[in-house]
Amino acid sequence: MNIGHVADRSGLPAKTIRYYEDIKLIRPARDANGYRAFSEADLHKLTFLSRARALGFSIEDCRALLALWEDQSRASADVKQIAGEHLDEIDRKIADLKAMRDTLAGLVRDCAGDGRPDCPILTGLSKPRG
Amino acid sequence: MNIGHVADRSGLPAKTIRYYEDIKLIRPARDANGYRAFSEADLHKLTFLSRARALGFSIEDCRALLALWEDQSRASADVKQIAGEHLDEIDRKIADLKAMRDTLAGLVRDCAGDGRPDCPILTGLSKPRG
DNA sequence: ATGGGGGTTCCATCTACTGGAAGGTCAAGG
DNA sequence: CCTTGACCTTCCAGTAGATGGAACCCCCAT
Repeated sequence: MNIGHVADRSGLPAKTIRYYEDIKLIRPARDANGYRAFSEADLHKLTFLSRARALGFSIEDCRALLALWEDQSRASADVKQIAGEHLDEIDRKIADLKAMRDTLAGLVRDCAGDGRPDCPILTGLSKPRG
Repeated sequence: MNIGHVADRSGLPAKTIRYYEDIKLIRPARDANGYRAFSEADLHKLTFLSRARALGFSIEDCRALLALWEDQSRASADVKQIAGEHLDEIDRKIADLKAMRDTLAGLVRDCAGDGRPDCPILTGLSKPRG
């Protein structure tokens, strides 16, 4: 399989796939003409990367997960731990964003949004330690 | 005021303040010895930047908001529009993270998390278009 | 042979900082 | 007067995770 094909099938742009090879997440073989020759296993990994990245796992998380994936003797507990930590992190991010959202929504709500220059958004944002 | 002082008062690291000068968000005066001399207005702007960044506004959003702030004749509607767009973006991010969270939570829940190698997290992530 | 749609490499750019080296300035203490 | 240490300065490099573009190669159909 050439890069365009695995790009379509994995959902990752070709550029990104080359980048993933560059940082050694994948090591596709090469044809005689220099083209990358992707195996089914490569495609699986790329699909995995596409989904894991979409779920917010960092590249280094993905590297660890791929290593576990390739390790026949790994324990599912190891995988569950990484995923669990990431889940906690997502929960923290959601909580942070919600707090952000509420603060901002309050400012927007209080702003007249008309032609006058007074704006609680700007004054609210410049208050120290609000 | 020297940079350390405004750093303490605005909550931004000195490094970040120098960076903000570099990208022309602020233009502090200079003392004879070359030290940056911050005015109260500079401090207000930095405090604004600190809070706006914490609320997830991009640097370019901040630049636009600062320009509006300095513009005596701006309409609050202009400010409200920027803030409103950002609010929508935050809502989208929260929704994305929640979807992520639910998918990941499902995988984590289904994983035995013991010494056996079977792990629904890994198999789940490698399924195409799941 | 030529045109188009692949593929290849390498280098630059993006966001928003952060770290570190090398050195100038200033106030206090001996 | 000298040193110490906290502060300040500039500049250069690096981070994550790609992405854009230039310049070039390869292969197939017309």
